[in-house]
Amino acid sequence: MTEFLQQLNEPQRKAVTCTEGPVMVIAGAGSGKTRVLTYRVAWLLSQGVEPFNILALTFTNKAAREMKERIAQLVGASKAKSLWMGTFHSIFARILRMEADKLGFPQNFTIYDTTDSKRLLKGLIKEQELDDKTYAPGFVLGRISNAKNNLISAQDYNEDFEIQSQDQAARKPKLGMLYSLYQQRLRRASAMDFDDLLFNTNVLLRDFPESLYHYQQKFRYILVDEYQDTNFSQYLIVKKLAANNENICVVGDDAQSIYAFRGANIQNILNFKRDYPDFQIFKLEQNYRSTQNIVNAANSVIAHNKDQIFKKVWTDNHQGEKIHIVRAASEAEEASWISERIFSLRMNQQLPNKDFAILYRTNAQSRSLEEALRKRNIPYRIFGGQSFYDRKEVKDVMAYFRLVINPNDEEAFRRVINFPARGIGQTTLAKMEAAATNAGKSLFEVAASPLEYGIDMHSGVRTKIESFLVMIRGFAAQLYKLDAFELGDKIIAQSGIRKHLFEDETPENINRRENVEELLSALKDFVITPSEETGQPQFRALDEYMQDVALLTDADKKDDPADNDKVSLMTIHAAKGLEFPYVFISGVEENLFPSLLSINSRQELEEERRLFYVALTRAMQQATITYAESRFRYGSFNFCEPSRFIDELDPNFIQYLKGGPAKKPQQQTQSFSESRKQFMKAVQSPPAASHAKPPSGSAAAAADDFVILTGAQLAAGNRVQHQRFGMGTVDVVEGSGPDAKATVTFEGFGKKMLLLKFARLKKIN
DNA sequence: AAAGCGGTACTTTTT
DNA sequence: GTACCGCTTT
Repeated sequence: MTEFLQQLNEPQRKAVTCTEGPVMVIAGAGSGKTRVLTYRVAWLLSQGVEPFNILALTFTNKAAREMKERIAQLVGASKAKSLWMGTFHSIFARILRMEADKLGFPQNFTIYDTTDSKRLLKGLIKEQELDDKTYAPGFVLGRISNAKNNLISAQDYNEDFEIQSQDQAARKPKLGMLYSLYQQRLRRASAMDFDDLLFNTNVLLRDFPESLYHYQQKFRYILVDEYQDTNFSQYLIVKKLAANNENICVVGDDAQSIYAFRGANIQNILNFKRDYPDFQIFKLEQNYRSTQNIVNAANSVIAHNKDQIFKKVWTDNHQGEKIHIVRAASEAEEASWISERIFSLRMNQQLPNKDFAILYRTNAQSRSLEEALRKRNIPYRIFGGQSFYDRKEVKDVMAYFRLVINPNDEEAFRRVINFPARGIGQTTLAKMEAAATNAGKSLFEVAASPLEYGIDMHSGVRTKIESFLVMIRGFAAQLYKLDAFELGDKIIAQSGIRKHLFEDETPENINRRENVEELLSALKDFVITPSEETGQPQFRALDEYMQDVALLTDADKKDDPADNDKVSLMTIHAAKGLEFPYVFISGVEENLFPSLLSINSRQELEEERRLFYVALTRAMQQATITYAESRFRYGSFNFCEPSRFIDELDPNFIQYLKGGPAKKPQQQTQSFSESRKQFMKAVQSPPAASHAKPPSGSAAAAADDFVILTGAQLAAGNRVQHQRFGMGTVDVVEGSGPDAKATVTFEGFGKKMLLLKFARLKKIN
């Protein structure tokens, strides 16, 4: 039973068997972290700890599922199934459903996803007649999210002098009011957003000592994976739950912290040391995953970060090949080079497709890669991107489900009241919303008795609303009479969605139909899955299915094991925790990776660097870095330069495979970023001619003459010079500010449309 | 009230 | 390139 301990090295074994008291494991990339976590759980079980006394919190659903599977292999499926293992959000959503009445929520509360939250905020901003640029919904939501993650309630927010003066200074004094209104509306809709799941768990543990005591007793052993990615709210939940037994084990790697943008707080590692002064720390520094070249190259990059916990990741593995660096002229060339390379490696070495992964910074980059792979008939699978659950048709169907389960769910109501079109338009909806806000009731209640709430509308409209409500109530009455699949199918039929999707045969519509059918087959799957406890088939209702579907992402859909020999395409964020023999990191260009939005602060830049570190350390055999000198972005063509991260790699571990090192001296990268910064600061005024450092070489001297011009500085007929295209004449200047474009006819290159915020031109007088 | 049009703004990463 | 807004027309 415990012979698996033999497979561990010394620090790993200690991290597994030191079960009592606080433990921190600092686990370098590829150091067997997952193995330690799974073995630790298995070890606890072998020591007689009951599975339902173990709480293991992971960062993604996928990580939880995989860990559960591995534990099941060690200790058997029945034990593994009773473990409390999942993401913070899913575990505490489950607990909040059980305890909902304490917090004044119904047990069937809805979980709003980011789209719902933004829509709600957008409505509020409009209602309050605020400018939706000063108060961009995404920004406001970010602000609220940040507050919640730091356990600042709407009331706290409005009463905090410092926050208020900060908002005043930013000329956004209404943020606090929006926060309050947003919370009111969530409550009216019986809904929680993602951050509320954690916030309200904290409220539960703070205000209900008997609940706190209950869960402290229940969760005798607590494990937290990816500790560096937890935020303050999560930290505090863990701290409270562990307060009694202090059998807490956190595992993390500061070098792989890539979620600070979402409130993750490396500070939590320091908090841990403060909270549990007698903690034990184990450092896993031996990398079993990658070659020496990969480990060393990754170390050389991360060394540029100032914020670090000291550790020395090393490996016994063979040296391997150097990191390959490839320059391509365009993103299309980059993509075809990668797919050619995969094709030949696969052929020459008889490798399966699944040995390859292509990583990128942003989802938008997947398109050209997909095209290139398709062209060569290389099967691939995209992880992430637009989630299945984010598709419009899927959301529409799920909005019906949500409304049936929770009639107060306002975002769902809004979505489907007139979909498929049934003659209830904006005017009517606006009347109902005004009345609902006045009366403090949900839309559904107001719609049910319009006269009572003083809404005047035509009798025809009233009849339509009435029959919509009758339909929804009818579905609701069958929630526990029909199983999830039967009811789902009935809803799709009776709501008119199915008819709507069969109205025409456009490819999009066919695709939508397939997606809806896929949702139905997921429901079918759900109802035929036997009970975990008894193994017997059981009745499963739609609300049970919907419970945590809001917390699922595409990555959580189980894949078909018979059909998974595919090249993986995903963002680096999505690749965290995974490994592949051959990894291609594409689009390693300045302003893309690191992202343009991050280059102004050291903290953000360091996060990008950690991201690059994560990307490199996914590779077992070989990592290849590619960049393109030009790329389509925002629908227009622009030029790119290799990322600073390439320069930061120790030259001993890299090799230029195609194209050779960048021709331009590094100096120029800097002057470009400088001028860009200048540009961002003052869009209207041209950058000062003398801001750049004195050029060191003649190439740089020439390059410095090319500057970013504003639309106002150019007019039709002007002669300009471009570094690559040479001399040309401006045909027309369109747009203004950051969108200004110029069409220029170059001698020898023809007509080019240039986005002025990217193009560097020299104006010839 | 619905559908069709043109203009605009937005594009980082995820539970 | 695309999603979404607000306008216009039917």
